[in-house]
Amino acid sequence: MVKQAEKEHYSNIRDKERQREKKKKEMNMMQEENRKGPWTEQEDIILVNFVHLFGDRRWDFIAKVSGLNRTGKSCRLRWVNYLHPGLKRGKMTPQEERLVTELHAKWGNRWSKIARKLPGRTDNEIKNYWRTHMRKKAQEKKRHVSPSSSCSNCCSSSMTTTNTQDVSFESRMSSGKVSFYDTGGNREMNQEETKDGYSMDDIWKEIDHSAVNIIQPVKDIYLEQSYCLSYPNLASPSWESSLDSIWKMEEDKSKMSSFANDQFPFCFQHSRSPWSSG
DNA sequence: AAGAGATACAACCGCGGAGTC
DNA sequence: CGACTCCGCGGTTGTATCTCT
Repeated sequence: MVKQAEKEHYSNIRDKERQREKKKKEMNMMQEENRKGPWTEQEDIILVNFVHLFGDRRWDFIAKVSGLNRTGKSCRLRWVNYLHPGLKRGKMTPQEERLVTELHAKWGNRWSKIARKLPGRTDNEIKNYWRTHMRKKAQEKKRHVSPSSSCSNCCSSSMTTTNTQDVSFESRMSSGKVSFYDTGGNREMNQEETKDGYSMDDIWKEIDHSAVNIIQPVKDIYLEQSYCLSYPNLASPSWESSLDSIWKMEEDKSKMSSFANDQFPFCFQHSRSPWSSG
């Protein structure tokens, strides 16, 4: 009872906040429309330079002083998912795929957490990968589950509960209550997850199970040590060893002026820059 | 060669948590 | 302690590119 009231209280506060934010947004829109959509080469250069100057923390500040006319959020996203040095690009390696499968079974859709175990990969990348990966698997599964299929055999050992789950999954999917790739996962609370008698993860585990069985399971040591070697944490990157002391406005100002003097030296050498040839 | 469908990737949005005032 | 602000996360959407027919 008390909890209910508390809940309502907080949701009221939230609503008010949202309204305020909306208003603020509208005001901003009236003043100057924030840019949206794909980033240009020029914008990238500017952003990288400003991140180099001020670190990858105060995104609102960076967004303002850079004159990019983007939101802090947008700047952060661009940096984290695209401009951050050390980002790997290209196809996931089999090891990475296996790791993602393993970790997803363990943690569910905790993409940023999973990303931390995959150096050079971002949560967004993994999320996208999983999305397409799972879509494929779901389709394959559908094919196998066709009436004539004998799948019930092949998965019998771990399928004890999944028949009903599959049904409810379908219904939830169709009712729009859950996105098709929301597996729920174990996160860190398996027990809680099954409270309502349903775990999306179970279903996908079925799918993953076969794959994991074919390929050797990844050992935790492998996860915890070997995979966390040299790359910075991309999911929540902190610029070098966090430049906390730099956060003083005075210093910012002096940086700003020296930066302005240099007028974009274009010292930016990002090996993975999409616009650098090769 | 052209169109359709599938896939991959980039980016935005809304929400909740955490820090600060 | 409450209000405010910013950041990060997960979900979703839009679009460019690839593949198949």
